[in-house]
Amino acid sequence: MKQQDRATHTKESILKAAEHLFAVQGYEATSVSMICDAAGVSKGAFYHHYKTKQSVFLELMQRWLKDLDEQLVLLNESTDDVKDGLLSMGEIVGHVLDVGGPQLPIFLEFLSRAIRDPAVWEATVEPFQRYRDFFAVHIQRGIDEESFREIAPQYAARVIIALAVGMLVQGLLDPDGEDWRDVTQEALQLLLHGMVAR
Amino acid sequence: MKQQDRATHTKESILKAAEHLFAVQGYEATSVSMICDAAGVSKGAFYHHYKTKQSVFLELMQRWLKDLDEQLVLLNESTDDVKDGLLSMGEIVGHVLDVGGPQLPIFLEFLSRAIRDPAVWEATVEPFQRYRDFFAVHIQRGIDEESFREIAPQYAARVIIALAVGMLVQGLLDPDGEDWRDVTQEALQLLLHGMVAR
DNA sequence: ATTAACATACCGACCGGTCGGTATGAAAGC
DNA sequence: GCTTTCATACCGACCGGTCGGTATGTTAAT
Repeated sequence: MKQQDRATHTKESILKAAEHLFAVQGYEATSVSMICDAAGVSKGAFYHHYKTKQSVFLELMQRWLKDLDEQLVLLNESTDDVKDGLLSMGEIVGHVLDVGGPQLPIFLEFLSRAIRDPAVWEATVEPFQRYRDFFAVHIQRGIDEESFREIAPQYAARVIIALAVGMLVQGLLDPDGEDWRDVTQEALQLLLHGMVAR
Repeated sequence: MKQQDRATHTKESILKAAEHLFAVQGYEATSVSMICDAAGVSKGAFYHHYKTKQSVFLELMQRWLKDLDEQLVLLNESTDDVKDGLLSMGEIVGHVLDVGGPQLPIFLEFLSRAIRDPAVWEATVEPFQRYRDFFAVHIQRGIDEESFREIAPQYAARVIIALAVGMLVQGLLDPDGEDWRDVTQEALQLLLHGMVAR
């Protein structure tokens, strides 16, 4: 095998193993040795490709956020309708729940490290603000079109973000308790009902 | 000082120190020695009063949940109106944000340990279900009174919980970005608008 | 021959928890 | 009141083991 392919494969193994372990055990409770064992790779290989344990975590997070971004762009392009644009948040939550699956708890890990580690914080909050702006713009457009009541767009955007986060957390605590995609859609419908002009 | 008072004081010091450190550093990143140092207490004293580090965490969590419960009961007794009852969730979020203050990140710690530790999970989910039922009952009452549209009460209750959790998380990530009490109230108003009968 | 890609052996710091012993106040016998 | 007896509260050295990270050697593609 070519050298570069081998290297890529090794890095991928490390990332995969780290993602799984971070999710089921948490960042601090997961040791570098564990990651190496699970990835079938030596410690030398690990530290050859990654500077620190934290850098692996950061790369994992950036991938996760990148996937989120792509979903958002995709859904943004797929519709012009204001209401559908907002409902698309439900699809994103559904996507995260599906793709994340058993690795989903890593989302909590992202959060709890974001409030402690400035580097992680920056990487987390920036996309969050972008999502918020995305929805705020949509809502403002809805108000301009007079299909929405006069509500504060930035507030309403926060509400939608809160809904998504809250659904994710509940889905995390009780994965089989409900079809969280359904509940999220229902929630967005309810919100829309509250936002449309009478 | 009496023996028991001394003991109580020591336990309180440990809990206070542990709460602070768990919040700013996380559970795993906080060592027992750190807690002892911060509490001005020896390791012997620590293990005299608590069986393990985890048992301290559990007691902390139970206190937190107890406070939440009391808030809910208080607000439940203070009004008979269905709509006010739902808006009261905003007050609870506000209360948590106020009282929690700099210790608030421990909420994330509760969550991330709840999905990994069965003992913590049980202690967390049970109150969650109670809160959900609380709101579901309120909503059902609203439907019976015909002040609410025909919506699924258990779904709507999940929505309210999601909203609260999502607001807390956002408040955690960006404490000064917004008056989260305001945003939460606004969110609940929006939701109510979507729920009331036309 | 050079170098990227690994493996192995190893480091000092620190971990949660234990243990033998001491200080202190409460209860009991006188 | 005074002392003996005892349980509780507390101390800090210490344990085996693990941590993130490094230093050095080996293999194999270029």
